[in-house]
Parts: sequence; structure tokens; C-alpha cells
Amino acid sequence: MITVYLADDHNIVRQGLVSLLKSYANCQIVGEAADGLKALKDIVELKPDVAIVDITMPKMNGMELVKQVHTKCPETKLLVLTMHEEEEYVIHMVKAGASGYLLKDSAGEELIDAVKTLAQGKSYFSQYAAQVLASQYSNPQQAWDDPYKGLTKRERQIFHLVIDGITTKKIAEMLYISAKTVENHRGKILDKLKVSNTAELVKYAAKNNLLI
Amino acid sequence: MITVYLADDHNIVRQGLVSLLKSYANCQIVGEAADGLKALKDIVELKPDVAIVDITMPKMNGMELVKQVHTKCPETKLLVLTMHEEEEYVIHMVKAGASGYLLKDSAGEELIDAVKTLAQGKSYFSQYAAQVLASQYSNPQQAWDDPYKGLTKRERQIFHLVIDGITTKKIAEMLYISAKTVENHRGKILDKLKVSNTAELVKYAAKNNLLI
DNA sequence: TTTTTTATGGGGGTTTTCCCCAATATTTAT
DNA sequence: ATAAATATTGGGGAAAACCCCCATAAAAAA
Repeated sequence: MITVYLADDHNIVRQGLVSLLKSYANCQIVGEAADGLKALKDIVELKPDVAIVDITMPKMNGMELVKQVHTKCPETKLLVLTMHEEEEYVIHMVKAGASGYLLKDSAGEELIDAVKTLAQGKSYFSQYAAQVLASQYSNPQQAWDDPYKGLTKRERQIFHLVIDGITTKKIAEMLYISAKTVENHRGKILDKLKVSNTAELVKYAAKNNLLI
Repeated sequence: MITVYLADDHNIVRQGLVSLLKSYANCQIVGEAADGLKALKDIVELKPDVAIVDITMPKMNGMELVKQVHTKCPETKLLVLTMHEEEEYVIHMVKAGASGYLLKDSAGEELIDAVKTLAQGKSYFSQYAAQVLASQYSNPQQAWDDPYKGLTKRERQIFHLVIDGITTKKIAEMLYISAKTVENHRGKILDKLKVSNTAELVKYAAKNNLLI
């Protein structure tokens, strides 16, 4: 009997997964959470064989959750189940300690397969995720760590303010720095994300689900 | 026995919903689709009592699907099941013909409730969606007809170029008109959509699924 | 047919954004 | 510990965006 923990912020999705897992596999769902913080606490305590985690969750996101579980409770195998196809996510998750990566548009049988495989100590990646990892392995020229493609802390902070429609002047006031400095950060952000104006920047944010 | 159709692009979510609905309610799932186009074809043919639809789907999005089903097959009640909380979505969907709106972080029981209620010809809205509609009803100052809130043809055209990141100068060249004219149009667009700069404009477009 | 709206542009200004360059910090690597 | 690389902070100047005002012709609506 495989013990499974579920972390996903959408209740309906979670309940659906529960009945899916119950009906097909010989596994026992030992707990659930709708946010990362509760999930972390539960997983460390319950030490399930497999934890299925989503990326977007309140309080603590999936990436952070995977990192923490991987260090605090390495015996629990982590299966990322998400709708995010972005390369960045796959790589980041694997680096954080995930043993599996599955898209939500996979078949239900694949989820069962993945859970069984992870319980055996092996790793399981969807066709797509495996491809991403392979391509990354064959040309590891880039440091694909975060979805923000190498933005610094300050740049990320300003990035979020910009894509929310806040002007340079107001950002400068908020951060107690010169407007000129904010402008320069903006320039670097455009540069790093390979866009050439604010419209494209917000478009980029939208495509990467970074809009508020 | 209630006949239900499922349209959601995430296979695992869909399979989860199937086992959820099967286990709790006396309903029969007569079909499924991962994209809007197949869903429309199936629904018109099968005429289920209730169709559960997601908003983000390939080929044809949920909004368009709801519109078409509502005209081509009004006997099928439409239940929007989504993770989008934005007011715009709720209102647009209701105008398009949805009889229910549920967030994916609702409880599974609520989904069952909603399906039953819709099958009886009544409507069912989650707490949140009901609130949005009520606030809209209490101050109906706005003409919520289209996501473009009264933009003229030319303004819509320029709007799309702007949110794609094209500058005023280039737009002018593309349309063989003066840059000054484009600027004036941009001003009117900002005015009508009640935003104050390009960033907010693109954000608005993203929220209304108008990005390319 | 008259009136309203739309599309077109200009004048003239302020503000914001974007693109150079440069001086300190701070971190990273050797 | 020292050198190298990067992060953060700025200025100057040019371009783009934004905001008023205005006017004329064409199209749509009353």
C-alpha cells in the first residue's frame, strides 16, 4: 500500500484526484492541503511515500515546498502535477528535488503510473518534461534557474511593480531611491527578458503567469 | 438521471471530475472534450442536461463555447468551472449564457449541488460569483457588452497593435496615418478602458484574454 | 435632413520611458 | 585575501507616451 499526500489549492481538483487514485490504485491518501505551508507541516509529520504537489499555491508555492520537503523529508518522493509547461518550471523543480513532473492534461493512468514508479524510488517524467530535461542536458549553456530568467532580487521587485502599471516615479518613491535608478533597472529588465518596451514586458508577464 | 458533458483541457482534472461525479451523484457523463471545438460539436449533438466548461481551452475558449452552445442548444445548461476569479470573467460568462459559475477551489459537494440545481433549470453561483453579479446589478452604470467597452473599429485595431508592443510611430506607418492620429486614438482607448498607461492596458488585455 | 459619432490631424506642453555612461557596493571566484 | 564579476545606485539626453486644446471631413444615426 502506497501512502500519498495531495497539495493543490483547487478543492475540486483535489477531490477529483482523490477519487481517481482511490478507484485505480492500491494507495492510501493520508492527507491533503490547499496551501504550501500546511502541506509542508503535514508531509514532514506523516512522511508519505509520495507527495503530489501543484506549483501555484497560496502561502508557500510549490517550488519552495519541494525544496523544503526534499531537505527535511528526503524519503518522500515529490511528484509535480501542474498545468505549467514552461521549461523554467520543469528545470527549477527538478533542481529543487522533484522526482517526477506531470502536466495536468496527461491521462489519469499516467498519474497512477507515476505514483507507482515514484514509490519504487525511481523517477517519472512526462514525455514533454523528459524532453525539456534532455535538451537542457545536451546544451547546458544557460542558467535556467527561475521563471524570471536571471533577474536580480531588486529587478524582480521592480518588475512586479512595473507590470502592475505603477510608474517609475511612484516606484522610486515606494523604494526610497532615485527615479533614475528605477529607470536603469527597467532597462536591464527589458534587456534580460529580451523585450523592447513596457507593453511587451507585460505581455511576457502574462504569458508566464506572473501578473497579479 | 442527469446527463453531463465535461469540457476541460486538463485530462487529469477531467478524469478526476468524472470519478467525483460518478461516486456522488446520480448523473451520467455522456461525453468529454479537451478543446472547445470538439465540445461544441458534441454538445449540440448529445444535448446533455448540463455542460461543465472551463474558460481556458485550446481551439475555442470557454467564453465563445458558452455563447455558441447557448444559441445552438439552449436546453443545455452551462456551468462554468474555472480558477479565474476576475470580475470580467464572471460577468462576461453570464452575459454569454452561463447558468452557473464555480471556482475550482470550491468543495466537491458544491459541484454536485450546482449540477443538480442547473438540471432543475435554476442557476447556481458560488458565493464569490454571486457577489460580483450583485455589485454589478446594484450599479449598472456601465455597458458591459464586450471586453472592448465601446471601442470603435479603428480603436480596436490600434488597441491590438499597442498591446502587441508596437510603438505609435510604427503603427502610424502600418496604417498610413499620422503618428499624431495614433496618439489621439491611444488616448481615447486609455480613456474608454479606464486605464492610465500602457502597462495597465496590456494587463487589461491579459485579463480579458485579448492577448495574441 | 439634421445631428452625432468617427476618423483624421495639428499645436504645444508635461511626463514617462528608453538608451547611453559611470561610481560605489556587494558578492563570487580564484 | 585579493581579483573579478555582478548588483545597486545615479546623471544626461533622446525618444516615446500622455494630456490638454483644437479643427475638418466622412460616416452613421436620429
